[in-house]
Amino acid sequence: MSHAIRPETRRGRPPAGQSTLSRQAILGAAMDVVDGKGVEAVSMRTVARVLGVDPKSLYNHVENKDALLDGIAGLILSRMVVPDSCGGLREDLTAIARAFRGAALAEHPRAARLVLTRPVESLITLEPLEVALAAFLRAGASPEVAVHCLRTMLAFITGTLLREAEAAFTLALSDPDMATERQRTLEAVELPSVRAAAPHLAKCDHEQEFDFGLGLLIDALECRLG
Amino acid sequence: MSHAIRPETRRGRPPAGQSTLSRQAILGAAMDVVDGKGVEAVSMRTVARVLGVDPKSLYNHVENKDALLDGIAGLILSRMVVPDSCGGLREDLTAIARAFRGAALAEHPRAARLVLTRPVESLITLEPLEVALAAFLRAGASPEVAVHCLRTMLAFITGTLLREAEAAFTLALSDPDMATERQRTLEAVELPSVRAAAPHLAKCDHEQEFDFGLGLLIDALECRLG
DNA sequence: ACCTGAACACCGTTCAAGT
DNA sequence: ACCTGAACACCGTTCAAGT
Repeated sequence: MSHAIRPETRRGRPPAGQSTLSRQAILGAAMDVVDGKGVEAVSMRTVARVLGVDPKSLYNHVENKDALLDGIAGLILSRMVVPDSCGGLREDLTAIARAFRGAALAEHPRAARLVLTRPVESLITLEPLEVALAAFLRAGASPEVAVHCLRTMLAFITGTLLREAEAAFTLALSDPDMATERQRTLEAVELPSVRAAAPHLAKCDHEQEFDFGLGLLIDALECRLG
Repeated sequence: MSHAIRPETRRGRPPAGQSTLSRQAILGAAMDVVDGKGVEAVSMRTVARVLGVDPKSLYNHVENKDALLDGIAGLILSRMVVPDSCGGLREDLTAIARAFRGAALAEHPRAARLVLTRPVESLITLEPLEVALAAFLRAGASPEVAVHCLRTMLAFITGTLLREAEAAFTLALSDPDMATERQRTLEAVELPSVRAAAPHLAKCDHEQEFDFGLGLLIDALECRLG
């Protein structure tokens, strides 16, 4: 994951076979920046600095900054390991959902926003979709309904992971002290249901929420399809 | 929605009562920029230009750019009209979901990304949450389960609207010509389920997807609670 | 084919000096 | 209390000139 720093700047075409610069190297360096300092720290200049290269050189391999960001998102998704189908709708969907969560969040937590928030180069990610669609079809869905089911699942997962990445609306706070303070605030409010739910609103076990929602959704799908 | 342009720059404290600058005016101007040119066009400088003011003056009323962006998101959410509860779980949840969709997407489409993607100043948005929580409690949920249900709903809505705002992964393309081209591509792929579903994957009726997912989710909730 | 110097038109933000 | 000039440390990107 570390990338060599060039000892000195040099002008003109690099000696044959020595060009360290490539789209792949650039994406790797960009991933390093994301993992180390977050997405906001990614700039053509910081990425070039990691590689020991002039920022403008990047434009020989990457269209622009937006394409670079898309490239990172694509790279992460392409590393998603799709588990083999094992027959049951519930098992298959759970496995895919967890695989997606692993790729988008566990491996590169600081890149989650990027993966979830950018329309990614599509063909990279077809295999996971295939497995999910196959599961729906096998459960008796028409192709049209299977796509609806897929999109519902995907929306839920996206929203949940975005919350987990602290990039979406929540009342919950991850810091325990602030969470209890938040609870006090919510208990002092005039809205009765909010007040009753205050302890649960103030904190959030992401793992548990993920499982709850997923279970609920799969129940509904099984019910509608079978 | 239009904001006066100051005829000339002027230094020092403004004549009493004439200060046009205020947090509210700044947020209004920022909303104009978002609506007119998109979120990416928002900068301290562009917002100041709309107001005919020096960019640095904004810092007297707004902590920094991030706070400004959060302010916009909060403003939009605060304008969400919460429908009165009318008893049924299905009706109430549908109404709230549609209200959220209206506020986050219909009113200011170019700001959707902002609303969906930023942890918003919380107390603004408590009323809608109250209505939803009340519905879950009335349907027999414990406070803990009610919060789980709420979060599942919210995640689904967030993910769906993000897709609709073209800020999340889809295979579908809104341009009809590109959509049919995409369909051809998907039909040429080696994955059988993807191929079977190609026509439906290539396009997306957002309204319909929203209703499908919402219906599915509410089915599951009714089933689990009742 | 690939790199860089010079250059352009932008950013957010601080702080001291003005009224 | 509120505004701005001067200033700083950043951005993304183009293009022509180099090898």
